[in-house]
Amino acid sequence: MNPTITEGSSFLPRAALDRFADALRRAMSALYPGSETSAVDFEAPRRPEFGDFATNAAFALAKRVRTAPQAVATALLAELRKNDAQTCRLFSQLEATAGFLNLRLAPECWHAALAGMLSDGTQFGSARENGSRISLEFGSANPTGPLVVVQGRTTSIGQTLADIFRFRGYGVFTEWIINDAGAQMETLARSLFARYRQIFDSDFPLPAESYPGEYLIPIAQRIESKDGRKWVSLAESEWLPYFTKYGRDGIVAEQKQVCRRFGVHFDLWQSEKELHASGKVKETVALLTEKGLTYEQENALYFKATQFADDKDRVIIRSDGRPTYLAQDIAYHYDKLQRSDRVIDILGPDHHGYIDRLQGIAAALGFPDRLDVLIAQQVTLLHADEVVSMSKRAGAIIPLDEIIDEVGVDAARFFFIMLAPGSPLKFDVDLAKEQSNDNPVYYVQYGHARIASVFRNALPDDVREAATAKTLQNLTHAAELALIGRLWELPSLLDNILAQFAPHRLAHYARDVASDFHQFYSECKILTEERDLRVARLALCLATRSVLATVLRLAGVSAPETM
RNA sequence: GCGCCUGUAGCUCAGCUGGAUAGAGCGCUGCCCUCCGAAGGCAGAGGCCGGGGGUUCGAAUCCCUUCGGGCGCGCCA
Repeated sequence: MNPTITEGSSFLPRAALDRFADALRRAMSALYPGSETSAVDFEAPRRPEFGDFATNAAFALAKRVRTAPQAVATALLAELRKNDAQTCRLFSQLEATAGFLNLRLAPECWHAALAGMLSDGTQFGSARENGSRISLEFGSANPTGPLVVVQGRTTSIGQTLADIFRFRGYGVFTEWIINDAGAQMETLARSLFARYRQIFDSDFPLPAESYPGEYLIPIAQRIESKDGRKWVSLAESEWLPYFTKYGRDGIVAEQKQVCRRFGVHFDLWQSEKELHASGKVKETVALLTEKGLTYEQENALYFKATQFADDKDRVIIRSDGRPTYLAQDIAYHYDKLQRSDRVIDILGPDHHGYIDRLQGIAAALGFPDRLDVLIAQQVTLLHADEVVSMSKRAGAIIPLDEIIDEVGVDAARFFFIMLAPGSPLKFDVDLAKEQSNDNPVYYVQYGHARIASVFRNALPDDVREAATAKTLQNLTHAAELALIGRLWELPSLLDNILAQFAPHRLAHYARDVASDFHQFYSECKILTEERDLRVARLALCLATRSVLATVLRLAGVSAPETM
């Protein structure tokens, strides 16, 4: 073996690629002076026989030097082989095909990568704290009814992003805003009062404007069992504050309960009403006025949103003096922007038109690049291949709680992040609750359970030794190297998910890891007679189990030992 | 009318900053358990990437246009 490449870290895939990039730039400089400044990027080739990585550096050059890409690629590779033979030994395959330079890492590099994963243990894929503070708001709902499917989606996406941010070293603060101000709260109170009266008089009508869902009945019953008929004959002005608060608190408590059950946690449940009471709304409005970003018209105060790419100016104080929802949101975002390096809002599909306004707010407050707004598209429920329609106004709602009852937390969390947030989601309830191989959740969990089973069958001494395996060079099978390569992707995948708000890639990656493992499992007998090979394969299982456990945890799904 | 999202295999969807013969799961047709968990593996059929233009060495991806689906355009929250 070549002495220059036996020194530990230069074996690692990243180091090998960096060395190749340097060597390639030297070759470019020698053959086509001046061209070495262009970046050398690596991508995953389309087909496995092309190797582990490919670079398209020759394409950009081809245009410059008016030569066919394939000829450029061939020339570069010949030059590189001539002058950088050491670097070439880090690769078991180096080819110029169709203009691409295709690379396959030497097995030693993958062994070094695996050794690194084993020493990282369950921390593999994490990153050190980077000091950056992120505020993540998601789920937020009106406290007028139970959480429904779309909140299942926004909370699943938000919680998974939050957990990945944290795993990658960010300081994360998650928040939920309770929209407990405004006329809707009186509607809630009147609806609740009607439900209360119905306990004594079943003919008592719901008000014209109401939340007709039956979810208010148990709350009304609690009032009745506490206070009896106390409120029946009182005037509205007497009971309204009580029923508002009782209804609001009862529903928020239920929403918190569902979140807890769903594995979703918020560091702050921010009440809109409190925001007003604290004076922050007034202060922020004053600040905007100081900056000359407001004007009065017909007794109302407008925010000059059009100066910040919104399509019209927006009222923040109504002509009767009451602040609008936007005024509250400006104050809330000002607060978040000041205490965070980045602010992310994950909103439902009915908030499209609100993005420009929020971005305008951030810019007006002096933080033009700190806010990201992510929209999760709508969710439709499928039952027996039929769309289940829902309407909150008609009272025909299916609470998130019921869906969790039916399919379980694991399947629900996985299904909700499985699609790109921008794609409308058809949630197939029957598929999600099916405990079969049709269900992608079980496929991944099965991979984890299968590994656990292997460890139950293995000799304890072997397992101990696997954690610091010295025999990794025995891993030479294509399925083994492919699996290591897949595991190795984890850190960069997580950063990619964060950079592009693409949590669905976590679900797809989980499936890919499981798939590569199952293939390895069926092609390579783990508990073989040869001890060194056996220990090396157990080491690979150890790393795979760790990655599956990490990915499932980040997705909010359990990683079972048996199923 | 304006704005945002969306249209890829029979179905549900991937396709990251434009890159090689467009991928996966389900479904369909075969095959593989004397062997660590078959909730698994292997192979096959199935696509003018909604239509039409353009940009360039190269487009599912970028631009324009057109058609279909969803959602927004309040002194509601």
